[in-house]
Amino acid sequence: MGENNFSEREVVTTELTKGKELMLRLQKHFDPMQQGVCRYLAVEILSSYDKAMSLLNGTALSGMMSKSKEIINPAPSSSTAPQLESPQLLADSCTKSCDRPSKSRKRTEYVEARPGEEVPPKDGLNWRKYGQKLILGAKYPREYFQCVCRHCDATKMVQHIEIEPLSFEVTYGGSHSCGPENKNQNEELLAAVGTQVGGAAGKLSECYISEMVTPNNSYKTKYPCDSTYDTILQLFSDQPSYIHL
DNA sequence: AGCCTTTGACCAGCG
DNA sequence: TCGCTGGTCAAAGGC
Repeated sequence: MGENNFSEREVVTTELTKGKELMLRLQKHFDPMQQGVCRYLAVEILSSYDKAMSLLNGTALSGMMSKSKEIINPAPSSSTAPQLESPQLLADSCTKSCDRPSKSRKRTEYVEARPGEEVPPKDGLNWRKYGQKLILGAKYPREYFQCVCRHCDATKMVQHIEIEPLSFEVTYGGSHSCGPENKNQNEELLAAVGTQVGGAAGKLSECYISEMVTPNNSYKTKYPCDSTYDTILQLFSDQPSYIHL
């Protein structure tokens, strides 16, 4: 699997580089007055590409797992970023509120369904649904899951985000005593890379495509970054074990 | 038979 | 103290 991994790694790196170049080209065409959202997303995507390439090149692996939340929910360093009512920001605020020191530490992530699917991507663990509740003001019910291991107190909540139909807020609680976390560190890493690249690129694609819709709602074209992003995610989803750190 | 999902009930926290 | 809300429990039914 070694040589195969190496070639796939090259493909991913090439695709990321290509995507970054496309983003830079795209950024030049933004109208700063009307495309603030796209500008902000472009910055996010470029940052994600940089981090993803650093990960693949092994230059930023140290501490990656502890920083995954920071990557997914970037610090508000970009004061020029528009105040979006986006799920990412919602998740960020929730993460902060859930980060208070407590016995039941919770971790909130923002994930997107894969193209053509309407369910959150698998996270490599086995969960059993134990409840569902319609939360006040929410269009979709919140689902509650427990780890299938009886002695394990790990739980997760999945909330379908109303304003982003393909997005989900996933809150993990408790801890795995059945030991699957170490086993799935590679998958978590891949999920972190895939989430940051795919999430930002997906949102930008949606935003940009909506700008290109003709009056009769037919698409004029498909922006090239879409295919790059699809290629990367396909590599991640088809062979999630291609990276061994 | 065993596991999973669904769903109403129950309970605890909070204002 | 009371009512509201979110989280969990547990029975029932399906696969």
